Amino acid sequence: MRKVSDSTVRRLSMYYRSLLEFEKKEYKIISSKDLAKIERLTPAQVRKDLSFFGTFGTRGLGYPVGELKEKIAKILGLNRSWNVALVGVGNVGSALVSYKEFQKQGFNIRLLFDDDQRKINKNHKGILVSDVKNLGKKLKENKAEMVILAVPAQAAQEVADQVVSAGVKSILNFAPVQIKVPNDVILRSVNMAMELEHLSFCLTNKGLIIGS
Amino acid sequence: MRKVSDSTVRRLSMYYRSLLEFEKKEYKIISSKDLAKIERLTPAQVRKDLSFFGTFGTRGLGYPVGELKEKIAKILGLNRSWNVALVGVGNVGSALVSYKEFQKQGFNIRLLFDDDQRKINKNHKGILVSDVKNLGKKLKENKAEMVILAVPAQAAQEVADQVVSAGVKSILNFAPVQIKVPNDVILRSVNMAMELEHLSFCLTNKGLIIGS
DNA sequence: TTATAGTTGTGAAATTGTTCACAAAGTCAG
DNA sequence: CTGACTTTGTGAACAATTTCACAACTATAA
Repeated sequence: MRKVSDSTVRRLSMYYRSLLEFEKKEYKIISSKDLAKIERLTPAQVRKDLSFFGTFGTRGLGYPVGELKEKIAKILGLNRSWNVALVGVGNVGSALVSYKEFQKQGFNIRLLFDDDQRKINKNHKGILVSDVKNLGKKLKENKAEMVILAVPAQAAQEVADQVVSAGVKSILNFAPVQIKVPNDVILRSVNMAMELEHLSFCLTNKGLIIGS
Repeated sequence: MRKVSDSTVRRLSMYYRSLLEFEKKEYKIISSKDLAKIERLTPAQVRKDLSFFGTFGTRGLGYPVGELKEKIAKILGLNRSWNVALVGVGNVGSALVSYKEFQKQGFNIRLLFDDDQRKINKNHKGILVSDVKNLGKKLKENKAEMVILAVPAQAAQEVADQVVSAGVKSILNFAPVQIKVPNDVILRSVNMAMELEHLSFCLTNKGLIIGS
């Protein structure tokens, strides 16, 4: 398999979501054109993306909705459940625990950690909050596969280091800071301020972008 | 000005954050090499990004920290404050209202909307929650410049349409759905499930990526 | 003043990602 | 079965982005 670009993976997620919709509407077959229109892409892009992983369609007809959905689920690793831990039960962390979309896709947040004594050993939305001091031990015991970091910026690197030491190979970071992990650990970051900054950049430089 | 890529804008945000740190540590001068190391980029990339907007450095020396920070702030539109409205005071919306990073960068959330009678006309973290029925009117009255959508997927497009009608030109969407807006409206989306899916993709396909 | 070391700014080259264009393969009506 | 039509899968062309490589410039030490 060739190297797959980040953009391709992101688009696969989009296709997956669209296919769920089409399935709900009882569509049986869908063309790359239809799929492209929804996502505002070109049909060629859709076909190219899918062709990285195999041939799923029928020439002259299109792609079978249910089957393609299953295939993409398998590619994305959504045909199973994942054992997820979350560190930092603050505003963001709390919102993520309740985020329905995660459960739906098989991302089960079963472990919560915080350093605030008022939260530790209490239930939070049905899950016991553990002391972050026991992070490494509990991650191993419970075989956590992914960790979501929702801690303040200044704590992020330290917590990440502990997560890495515990052998967890993937981290989703919500702290607005660049953290460092070894090459074999997958790290993705969501920085919400950065997104607003992008808006403010576009508003500020409107017209300049295209103009000479 | 040539077309600036999304990646460049994202990196400018990163540079800005790094520069704040360097300023705090009282660095006066910084080289593209230093900046690159922090962000795990190449020095050439840093210089190229900056050169889109002018020449900020001194050959043989580097970039003046404070001055470069100010210049980037201006480019990103962070040298002013923005009037932001948020629709959907649920888990995610609530977290965003409390998100300190936004205030710091001048993104002031001053208007909240919801459709839940139990929330309407109540204070939420110091801000009155308005009925989403009055969305358009209030956005205009208060000259909102950006709107954050933190509503359920099925409501997102309808709310977005109202926002567009009210003349707001930029939207940050947190609903896990692709929404459509006219070309002159800037839309960015944050899909948290998509990020976890990316992790699960990488874990699932580990080894396959590089292997033939 | 001159030599040395360091760093920017930027065309050119290399790489990566997207779109085009069309053969191959299928559908479907008659 | 045939012919008109549709859509996939993919190599090749094209476009965008990143990296390279080096001239131009600055600081500093002798």
